[in-house]
Amino acid sequence: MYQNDVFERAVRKLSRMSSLKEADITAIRALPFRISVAQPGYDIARDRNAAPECCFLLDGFACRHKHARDGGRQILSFHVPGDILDLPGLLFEQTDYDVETITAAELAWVPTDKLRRLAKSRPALNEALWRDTLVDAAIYREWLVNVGQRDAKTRIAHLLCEFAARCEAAGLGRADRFDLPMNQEQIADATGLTSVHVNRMLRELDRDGVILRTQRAVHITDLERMYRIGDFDPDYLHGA
Amino acid sequence: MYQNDVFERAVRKLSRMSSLKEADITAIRALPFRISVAQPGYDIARDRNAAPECCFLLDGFACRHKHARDGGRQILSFHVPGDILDLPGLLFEQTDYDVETITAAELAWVPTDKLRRLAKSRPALNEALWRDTLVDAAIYREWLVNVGQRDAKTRIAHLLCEFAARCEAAGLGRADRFDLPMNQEQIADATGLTSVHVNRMLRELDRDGVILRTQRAVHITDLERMYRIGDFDPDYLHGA
DNA sequence: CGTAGGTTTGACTGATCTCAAGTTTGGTGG
DNA sequence: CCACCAAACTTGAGATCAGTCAAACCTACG
Repeated sequence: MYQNDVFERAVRKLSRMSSLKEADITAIRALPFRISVAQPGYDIARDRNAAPECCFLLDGFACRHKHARDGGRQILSFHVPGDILDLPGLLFEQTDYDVETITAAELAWVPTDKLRRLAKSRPALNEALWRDTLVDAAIYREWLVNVGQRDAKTRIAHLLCEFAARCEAAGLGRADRFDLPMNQEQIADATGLTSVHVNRMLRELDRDGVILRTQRAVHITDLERMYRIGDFDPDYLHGA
Repeated sequence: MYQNDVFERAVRKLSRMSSLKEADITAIRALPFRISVAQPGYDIARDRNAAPECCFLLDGFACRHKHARDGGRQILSFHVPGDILDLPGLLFEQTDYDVETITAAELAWVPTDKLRRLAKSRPALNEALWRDTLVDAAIYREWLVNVGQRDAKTRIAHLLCEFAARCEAAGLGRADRFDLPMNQEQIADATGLTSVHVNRMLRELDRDGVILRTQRAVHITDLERMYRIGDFDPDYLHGA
């Protein structure tokens, strides 16, 4: 085993979506990094102002979000272990969104210029990272459709389907076998609804028999019907 | 002047946002292409199924859009001359959205593999194209905030501000000096509203004195106030 | 001069929000 | 082990923003 198996999940994700050579993988594993552990609700951006570092999510869950003037918060995406949380920072000085953990999480920080230089010298890695940002964009597009065109119940179902599909792709188990980590307010911020209304819709989904709510978590029980209710077709994820 | 000044606007946009060398620009101008002219409402994807080509918008306006199951259409972005309409196609076989002209338009089609090969051999161009897709993603993020968190009037104002800012950046004149080309239904599809409600909100913006409506077009008269009403801060455009 | 596409307006409906009061849960300190 | 607390979840009643339906009105264009 390598010392740097920290990057194993990220490598697995990039390899799944692009074709990396053995040398690319070795180079990623040789990247310098530091580890940190974060509590739920930890603001990741706060930690990277001084020394620009790029953040890999090793364990736990996180989200990107952004605020409107009136204070409303829009969650832009959820993230699972193996995701790189701030890739646009590779090419831009300033990011236009914030990143926050939604559970306890383990993070690896890599100096941005090191990663940038590696991407420049390794075309296959460059392409893999570019594809990663393109998949992010595809997810944003689908979320736009979700928030702009679907009713509350469909929106929430779609969100849960996507998250379950991505967890499964990340190797966290089968989509109908694990609890989803986000609370109702986070679901609300991601769908453009209020937590009160999310609560009512979850009750309906429960009554429909497609989810099971145990204390603070949601668990999908009938994935196939959930896909139908949520107007969900995983093609746009391109395997992410 | 070059024979291929077709790419002038695209080159200008890419140079504005990234640093291209003279050789990169020459290489772009040497790309093979064919020109076509499209009517308003022309479905661009229809034309590229057989021979995969990448589409540059030379003149006129276009939008990307995507449908939900119930038939609702979400416009994902508007495009101005100089924009490349389907860059994700450079790395993915399938696109997950459609592209349509919203006015009469002039298009240049470049064989995708030619452009792909050029990007691979020219790092600066590769980076410029990557940045272009990252700016697209930044715009999607802002639209998510717009549709998910802002009320109808603010949403519409924000949309108009962004479009005006991008037209100005593309060299089409000053933002408070030209008519916006989209109709009320297109504004509705872009903001997740109905055209009836868009109509009422435009009337209010008119009454507020920030826009002027002449027959079929909208014209911004008080840009500064419009920015405030629309909660608009152009930073996320990164100069696009 | 008729037609089609886009705009405008009014009356009514309804999905979602707001406000406000409980309830449950998990953690913490005594 | 229990008592307490904060955070999250639940529920109800009433308000509102935006949607629906339907009709009329432009205006460009053939």
